[in-house]
Amino acid sequence: MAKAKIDNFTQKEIQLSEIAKALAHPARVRILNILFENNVCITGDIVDQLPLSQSTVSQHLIELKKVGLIKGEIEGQKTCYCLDNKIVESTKTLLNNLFSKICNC
Amino acid sequence: MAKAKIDNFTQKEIQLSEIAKALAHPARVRILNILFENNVCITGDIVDQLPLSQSTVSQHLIELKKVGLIKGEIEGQKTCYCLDNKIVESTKTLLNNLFSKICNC
DNA sequence: TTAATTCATCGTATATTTACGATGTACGAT
DNA sequence: ATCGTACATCGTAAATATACGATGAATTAA
Repeated sequence: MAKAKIDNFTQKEIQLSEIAKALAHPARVRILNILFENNVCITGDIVDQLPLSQSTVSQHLIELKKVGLIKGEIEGQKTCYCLDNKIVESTKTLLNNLFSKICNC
Repeated sequence: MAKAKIDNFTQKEIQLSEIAKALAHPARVRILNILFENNVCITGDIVDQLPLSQSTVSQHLIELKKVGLIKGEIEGQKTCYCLDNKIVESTKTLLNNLFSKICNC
């Protein structure tokens, strides 16, 4: 069984692990960075900045969308991606909750 | 090919994605939380607080150790785990570098 | 010395992830 | 209506991750 025994974990643990999983690939880290810097990007521009095929990048975009970190909007034949600031903020909070516990150093 | 084409990404992208991967499972999130709260724990105590078998928990501990977030020290027949504050700090920095870019909201 | 404890590691089954080419779908241009 | 562009989705192969029981190694207890 490769599936985590999700039932036995708290919602917060699952939530954080899912966000982390979304960040757990350098391509997705780069995509987020691109969006942080550009605010909005069409798929093609993102593909151009990654060493991966169009279909693979598309998959990564979908994974980021699945956890809510980004959202895509179809505009004609293109798709515009941007960060979802609300989720980005709550992600920051989740991460801070975990890592701020050690501020005694 | 399931392996990321690691050569084509920057060291920072890879580093962040590896840390994120370490957080990408609720069991490992819980382990970190346990260590944040207890400072030091032997394996058995950690196993008791997780809904997984001893061998599986051991695997998760090793993964956390691999990225440096925790370190283990053998004491007699037990192993004491604790956070590695240096890596925890640099992780916080990495995450802040990514997420602080959006402070305009 | 023998037995029990503690924990890592091995072997293995299954699920998931990653990647790409090919195909499908929708829009815009001609 | 036809063609090109942009992008998602499908099919598929191979690598990784997850999980557990069984086993091994080291330490402590009897």
